Amino acid sequence: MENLSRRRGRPRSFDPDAALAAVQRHFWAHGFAATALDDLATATGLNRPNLAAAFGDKQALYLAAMGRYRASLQAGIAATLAAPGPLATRLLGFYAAAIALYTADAATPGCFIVCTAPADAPRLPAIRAALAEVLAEVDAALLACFTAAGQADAAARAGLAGALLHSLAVRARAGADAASLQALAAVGVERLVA
Amino acid sequence: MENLSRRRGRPRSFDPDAALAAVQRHFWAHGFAATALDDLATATGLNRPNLAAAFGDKQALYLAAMGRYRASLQAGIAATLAAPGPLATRLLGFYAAAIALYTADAATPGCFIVCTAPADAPRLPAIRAALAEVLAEVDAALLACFTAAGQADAAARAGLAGALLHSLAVRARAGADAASLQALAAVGVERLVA
DNA sequence: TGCTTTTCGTACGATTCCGCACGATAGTAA
DNA sequence: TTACTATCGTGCGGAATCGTACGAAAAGCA
Repeated sequence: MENLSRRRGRPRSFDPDAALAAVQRHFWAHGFAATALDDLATATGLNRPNLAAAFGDKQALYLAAMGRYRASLQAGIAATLAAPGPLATRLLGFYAAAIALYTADAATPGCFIVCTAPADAPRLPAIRAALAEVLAEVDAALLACFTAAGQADAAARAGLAGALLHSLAVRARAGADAASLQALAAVGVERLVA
Repeated sequence: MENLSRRRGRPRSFDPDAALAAVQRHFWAHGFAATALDDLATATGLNRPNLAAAFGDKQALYLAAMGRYRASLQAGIAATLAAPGPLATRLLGFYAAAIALYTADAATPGCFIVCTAPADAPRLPAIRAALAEVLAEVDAALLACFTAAGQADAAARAGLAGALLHSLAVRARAGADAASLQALAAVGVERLVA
């Protein structure tokens, strides 16, 4: 907790968050099991023992990248779902932001969590638990959104709104373009708020 | 094409479809990248060179298992969506069958394709193309279902119905029980046919 | 009874991956 | 200046993975 006072010993020669961003990008593109620690070392610019000393083993590295993605997800939720305006507008803004994220970089299509965590979820309980937490988190945010808007069957609508997000993630991963995803989101919102 | 006349040479000592079923189960549980050919060899009971001679390399093995899953998927579609009865009943039967498949074995939760193919889709174009084909196939079956039922906005409803299926697959992978998935499917169908 | 064809199973070499040990380096504290 | 601490980077040994070559086995064909 003494980040201000310079710590003893040799200081870090790299930015931990920048390194974690490179780790996240590589996991996002290649998944968990297909990435070797050597890949992460070259992606971050530092070497393997250093990477292990800073973050831990591969699973800890993945969970840290997942936490980073999760923070940006919460920021996106706060900027769209929690913004003022009518419910349909907020939902459309939320899905538009997600689609932009899913199609921005051709190397990392779709959602980092929805598209990479399920593959290793049965084998690694920590990843499965983190996946379940994120899904519940998004559901809770959507539930709060529908509840605050005074919608009937808020829980059911929130579940379907989350389902639409999951599908956008998978479809983007399969190569769907932003326009078709946007069209799907539009009709989905139209039916969700009816 | 001469399956009836016994082929020359030494006959196979294993059932190819049974071996492929074991391969499918292992890929389903562990994903593509996390499975080694040794794992598939022990799972099928035969050894690596034999496995490679029969099916090819790991990617060919995965695509073959995906084709097998796809065939059962089409059979499930034919048995539920194409069955007689009102639209809501058929949709509920379709989702009930999917949920049963997703939660039957604790070792293989969720959908084999939706939960394992996206992780390696950006890296392996063949897997990505196969994933896109399956998604389009399900969308087409749902579209035909809504169109034949005379529903307005059939394309939009079909897209949302596919989205619900994708979400059920991911949620099951995260550990959701059959009852909660069934509840989500029920409210989803209610809103899809409205 | 040989000859051909296809499959089976063991074995080997090459590559990749991972954990860890070791000394070197760059700071702080006395 | 000297001691201490934490990071950096190279390097090594073991394990795992993959492809393939080679002989043995089991069938059909002449």
